[in-house]
Amino acid sequence: MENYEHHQLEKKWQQIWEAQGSFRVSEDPLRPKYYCLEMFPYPSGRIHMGHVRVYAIGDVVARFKTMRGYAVLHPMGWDAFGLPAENAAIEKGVHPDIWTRENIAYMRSQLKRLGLSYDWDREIATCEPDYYKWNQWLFLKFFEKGLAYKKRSAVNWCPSCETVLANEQVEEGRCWRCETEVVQKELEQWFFRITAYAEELLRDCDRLTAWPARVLSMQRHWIGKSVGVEVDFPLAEPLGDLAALRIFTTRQDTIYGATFMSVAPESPLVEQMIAGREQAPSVREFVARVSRQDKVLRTALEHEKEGVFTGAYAINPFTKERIPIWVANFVLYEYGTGAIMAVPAHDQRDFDFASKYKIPIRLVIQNPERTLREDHLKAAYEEQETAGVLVNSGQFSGLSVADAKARLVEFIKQQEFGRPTVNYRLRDWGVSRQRYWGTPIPIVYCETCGIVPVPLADLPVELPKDVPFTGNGASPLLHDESFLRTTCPKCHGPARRETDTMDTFVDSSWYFLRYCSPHYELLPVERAKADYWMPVDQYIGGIEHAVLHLLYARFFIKALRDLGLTKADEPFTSLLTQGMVCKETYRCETHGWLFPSDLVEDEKGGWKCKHCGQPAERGRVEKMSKSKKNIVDPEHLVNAYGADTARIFSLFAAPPEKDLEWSDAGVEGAYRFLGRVWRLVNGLAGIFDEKKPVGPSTQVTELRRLTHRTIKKVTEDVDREFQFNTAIAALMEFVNGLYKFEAEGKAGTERESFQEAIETLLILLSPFAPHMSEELWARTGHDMMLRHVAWPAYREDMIKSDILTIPVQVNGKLRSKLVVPAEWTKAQILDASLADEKVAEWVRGKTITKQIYIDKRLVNIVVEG
RNA sequence: GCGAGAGUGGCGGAACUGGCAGACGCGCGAGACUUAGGAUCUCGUGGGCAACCGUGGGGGUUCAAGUCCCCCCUCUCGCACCA
Repeated sequence: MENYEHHQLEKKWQQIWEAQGSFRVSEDPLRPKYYCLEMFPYPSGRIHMGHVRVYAIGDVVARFKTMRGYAVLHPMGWDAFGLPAENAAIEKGVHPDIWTRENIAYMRSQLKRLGLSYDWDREIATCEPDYYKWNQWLFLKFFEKGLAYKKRSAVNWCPSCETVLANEQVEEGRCWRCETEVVQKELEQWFFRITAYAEELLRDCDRLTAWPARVLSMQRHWIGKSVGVEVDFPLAEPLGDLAALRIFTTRQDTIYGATFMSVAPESPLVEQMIAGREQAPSVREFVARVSRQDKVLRTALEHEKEGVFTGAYAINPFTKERIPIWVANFVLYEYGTGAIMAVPAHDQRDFDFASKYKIPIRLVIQNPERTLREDHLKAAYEEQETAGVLVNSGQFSGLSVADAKARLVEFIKQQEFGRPTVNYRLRDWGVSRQRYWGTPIPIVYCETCGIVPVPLADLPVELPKDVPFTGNGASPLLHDESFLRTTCPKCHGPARRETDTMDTFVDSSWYFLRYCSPHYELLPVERAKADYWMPVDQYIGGIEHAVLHLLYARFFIKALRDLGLTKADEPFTSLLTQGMVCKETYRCETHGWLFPSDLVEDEKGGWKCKHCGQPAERGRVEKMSKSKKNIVDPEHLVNAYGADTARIFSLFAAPPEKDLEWSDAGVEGAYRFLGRVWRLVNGLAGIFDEKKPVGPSTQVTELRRLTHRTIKKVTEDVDREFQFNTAIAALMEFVNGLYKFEAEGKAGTERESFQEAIETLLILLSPFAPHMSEELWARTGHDMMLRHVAWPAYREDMIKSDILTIPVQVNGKLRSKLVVPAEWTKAQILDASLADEKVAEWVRGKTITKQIYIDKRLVNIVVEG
């Protein structure tokens, strides 16, 4: 028998698939559609194990759905703009365009070597003018509708990437990409008004029932809706046009307990309030000191609460008391109105602040036990759920917190003290990037006309290629006169182009729509095609995009729907967030992280550092990364074992949503399994020389039962929950069973059933290990490509067994197993149970109090004494 | 602190609505075939001599609990002064 030459065999089938255009797809009115999409990669240079995993998952789904009769859209493309290309240009002197294209070419060939079933005719790269042209088109439409606007504000600035970052792109105060600490900078920037969709984005989370709860919870939290009121506290002495201090609160029920006000240091109100007062110098000093502090540190919960009195007073509209206005470091300028009423008795932050500055604390909510004493409070009483009752609150005293909240909203409205308000944590999305390798923002600045959008007909605004990359900071676009200088589309006078480019998350916010009609020239998407394919039925990608890409894409689809480009209002019906690929790490005290090749075995079977001989400490199992030196290059894996093994390994080792720990032994196991399939089928190929199965025989045998049970198990595991690991386990059991039956000579005595079994095995295996399946399929005399073979249906009558094995328990403990004919009644089975020797032993001399019988599954005899 | 998720053999992991805990794979042990095998095949493999004990710990519900309820512990992830 020939050996399993994966190299040659995989190459052969990849060529055949390519030559035949096997994976091309078009709209088909006769079949249901299925859009299967994996997040497209950034063309960094080479694929890594994470790519292998996510694309193997997607490929199983796509191939499975195709064989189940769906028209499956399964495209691939490149998220091709971004900073690494620019850094490569600076470091290696290669133009980002060339660097990116070379990477794409190489990675495309790597993906093809994995045997992924993509319709490559639909390939897109976001750095192509015929893609980013539509980014610009969409930007202009957004601009027209007021969804894109420019404003000056404090923004997150990454000093290392030398660009602005959106709020979503800052993680623990650091840049999501390079982990450099982010600083605040005051800049004029373009924003997308994602907040216009805050309510819909939040509400529709409820409709995304096929998304992981974790992702939805993160999105809900990020949007952060809070319902409350804005209340105007009149100033005791009006200051120019400033007559009142407006605050936002969700705790209007505590308003009688407000004993001071706090304003954010950044607020322009501060200057207005202190002008000409003796407090002015100390307030200015405080504001300056706070604004110099690191924002992350300053906004950490543990950070000490500090503030300074402004000298101004406001009037509490309810109590008519004069209460002092402070500036406090913990008040956020960006949230609400940038000012709060402070209720020390019922807010811990205010409590800490009031205690520090000896501001009165007034109790206005009494706990159900009535044990709170205003002069002995050790902490704020913040409880809202229990039956607390209002006290010291005028006409509202005696009400529960919930009742008081509702009544106060009404009263505030009626008295025109303020208005009900909803606030969101979500901020508008800053999309300007001070970088070269991105989509130019299609705006010109004219001395006479101001901000002027580039006319749609003039798109694309092409990124100039011939620019120098000096690495001295600013974007090369700033110095490219031929790009910069233009004429105003309105007045034809001299004008200057916007030099900022768009956040690359704009590119990925709608690429799934472009795949529906990738070559369409009139609009970003061809409406009919988008209506056919959208929404994406199954989206697969990493959890790291839970609030980045996944939120932006949801916003985009809603905005595009409102532009009439699609009827979908959610982009992804079902979402699978696959886990990371991890591997153990090793460290040496002197040399830091160690590659496996830096390790030598010591006398005791442990590891030591090759360079210094010190013991190498086995670190934690961590996500594969270059810096931790625990990466495995998929190319080596594919060279040594083949794509089918790489796929089987990454699908079998863990369920898709969990982290997968790399294991050399696991790869060997996957390879061994494929070897078993190879030898089994090749050894039996002869049984196909004689006539094909004449059709489903009615005979039920152990062999046929195994075949049909396997169909059921694999189908359900793949279709229902994406449990590829257990699906593969079922295939392994199937193969083990076939070896056993073969050894019993059934290939001869039950030839037709064996043919059915082998054919079933190859069909079921084909989404997981397509190359080997296709090869063996051809070797067993089949002409049609597996892809066009219908996925088998199992037959219920084949699964049923005519004998049952019933476990028998005595007092809940397994004592015996009964093998009985399937048609036996409950009474017969119970009689047989009691007659069973082993059971009798446990029952003897005792009284039977109960006999539990679960149909066809279990007997439990309960005894006493 | 708030929110989400997880804890099962030596390891990765199975177990549908409560019903045989540990499928499948790795590892390990024994054997077969071999000049040889790190190839392949077969058998065994939670612990314990046993009664029994075993799904992070402690209670509970039930004929029956990995699964349901209460309390606690640990870990991972996300958000973190949002008024």
